[in-house]
Amino acid sequence: MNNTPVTLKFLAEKLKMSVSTVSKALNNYPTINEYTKQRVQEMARDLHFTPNKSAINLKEKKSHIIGIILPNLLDHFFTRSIYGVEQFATQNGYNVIISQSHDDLEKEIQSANMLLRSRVDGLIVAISKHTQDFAHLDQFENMGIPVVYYTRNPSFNLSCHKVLGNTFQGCYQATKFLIDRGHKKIAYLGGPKMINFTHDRFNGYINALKDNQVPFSSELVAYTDFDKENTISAIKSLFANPENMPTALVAFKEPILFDAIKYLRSINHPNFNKIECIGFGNTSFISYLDSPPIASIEENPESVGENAIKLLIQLINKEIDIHNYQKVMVDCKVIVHG
Amino acid sequence: MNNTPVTLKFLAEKLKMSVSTVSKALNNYPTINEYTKQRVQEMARDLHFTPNKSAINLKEKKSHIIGIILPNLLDHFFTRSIYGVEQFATQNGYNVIISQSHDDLEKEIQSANMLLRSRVDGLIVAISKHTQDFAHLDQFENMGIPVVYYTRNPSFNLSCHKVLGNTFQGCYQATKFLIDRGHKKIAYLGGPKMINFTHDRFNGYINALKDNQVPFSSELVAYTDFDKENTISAIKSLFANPENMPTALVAFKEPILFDAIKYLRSINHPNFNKIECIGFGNTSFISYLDSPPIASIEENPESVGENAIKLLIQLINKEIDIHNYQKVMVDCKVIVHG
DNA sequence: GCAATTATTTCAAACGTTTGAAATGTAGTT
DNA sequence: AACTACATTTCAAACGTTTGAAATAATTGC
Repeated sequence: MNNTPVTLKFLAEKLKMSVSTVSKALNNYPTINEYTKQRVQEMARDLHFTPNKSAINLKEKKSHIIGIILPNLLDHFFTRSIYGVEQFATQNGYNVIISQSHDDLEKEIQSANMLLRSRVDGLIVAISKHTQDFAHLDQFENMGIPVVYYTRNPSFNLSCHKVLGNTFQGCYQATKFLIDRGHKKIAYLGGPKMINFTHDRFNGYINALKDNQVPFSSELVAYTDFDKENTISAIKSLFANPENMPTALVAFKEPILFDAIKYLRSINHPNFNKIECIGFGNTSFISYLDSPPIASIEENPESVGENAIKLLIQLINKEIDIHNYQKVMVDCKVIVHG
Repeated sequence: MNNTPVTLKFLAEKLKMSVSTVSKALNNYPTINEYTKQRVQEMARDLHFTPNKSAINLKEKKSHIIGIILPNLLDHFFTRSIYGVEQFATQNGYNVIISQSHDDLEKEIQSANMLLRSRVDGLIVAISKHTQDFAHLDQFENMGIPVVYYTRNPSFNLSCHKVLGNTFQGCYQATKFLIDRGHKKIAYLGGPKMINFTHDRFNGYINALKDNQVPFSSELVAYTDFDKENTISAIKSLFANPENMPTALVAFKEPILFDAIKYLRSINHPNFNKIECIGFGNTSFISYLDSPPIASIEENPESVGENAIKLLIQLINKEIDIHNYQKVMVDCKVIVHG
């Protein structure tokens, strides 16, 4: 129950020296006498002096806070990406405030305003599904605070910094992987067409086919959103033609893939154990499935996060000009299970 | 590209009035003339004035930040609990800084020190597996900053505020649920004995048996940690005696249960589809399993988080004395699937 | 028309740091 | 002894806000 908070002034009084000497001693200024430094540091330790960040922030015009806005924390992609951000942020003396938009534009705007008031030194953001207008995010750049968009980003907007998973390359690799295992009939189960990288993934698939002389068949392509019913009807259409039966499947995202596998299993599809599946995600849960996918497309979220924070810190330090818009792509990797 | 930041002083100069008038106008002081208020607020809006939180914090001796330390964000229990915290914190004007310890004591200490420097107004913490010494957390209370321990907590330490899942009640209900479905041979697969609530859960199990006149058999109890091999050997021991074959299973946590189910399925256990399972967790993933558990013990993490933040805010506001240690229990609920 | 109110605005200090400039102290040189 | 040259410490302003007290302006009553 220290009633008087332990401040520099308090230490100074105890030690009968000036506040600035104490400050400089603690910050290891070369002009301060060694013995003085020792005395100060010892006293600071004994009295559990903890510098007041608000005061420092005010003086330095820096909050040492990085804001992150993302849709939610239930998707392991995002929580894993946070890990990458946190690591590097902490190393560089930044704290991280995470704010979930729950894919709600109104909440995203609130989060943005809150982080603006907190005078974050930089912002990393994965926009909500419904973000069309960027005024709430543009505020930051207008105040000179750099913003890095990651994963989800305004595809039409070129004037922003982006760090993205290389979803084209991931889907290409996955398709190539299946081709190399001898598959000729590879189905593609795509995601919602509104999501900006849906198209990139499809291109990865189709380019892999083309580059390896595997004929493309539009019967083997279907789209779904995250709704189970939709996924099932998409799957039905993929496996509709007995003349053109897929032996492998590339899926937009693992939960969708799991629904697909489950359905195929439930109908006792004749070739079920010949079908090899692969999807974006690499969920830790895979080991609990009875019929796991043969491989996963690992999106390396930690690396996406790390690239985002690295870019952001360069922008904060003005090593890169805030208007010299950067685009970083993080490659995916096919992980074979079992 | 505003070179001069928009501060109260800046507004004051523009409006040719004093800084304090501007401040009071923005804070809607009754002594300020209505017309003046209008002018100030308009100007503030037009120039996108955003109050500097560091300055306010310094003045008010409050950071408006709540710190959370938890083991990791990959466990949905924790991410869901954050949701509960965030909601109520935001409503009360607090930001939340989340820090992961990754179950590493060293990281936990670092996080604690970082949050202390940030002068959080309160701390919510789920301690790491290895936390025995609490010096780094006691610092907060010594500075008058309230700490609420949640979920994971120092069981031997009575002198702290706690919010816990009522894990006894949850396990009791689950066992009761299985008894009500006619089971007489209910196996119990417990978790690591070091974890403080392992014992409570076992007690819930055993009390439910006793209260319903179901005989207890020590053959039907085994323990495992989160290691798959251990789980399998535990399961083997539970199903070892043909004379005493379980028809139902209560498991400490869902991932453990999933391993168990998978194993039983893989060995084609004769009674496999008669065995009814239930575990703590209620993972959204359950729908993807081919042989899902019949029910889950929902721990209501959002509610745990909400209770923690509510208690913390009462402590911050001194509605409850910091030394009047509180213990809040949050009930579990059995959720039947399908 | 002047004091007495009341309404409104401004002053000034404070919150806890940092930091360049100024002041003081201590040797070393001549 | 006087001077220079360092070494070390202190001064004082600043960061952007809040807030009680003091000052000023406007209104009322007589």
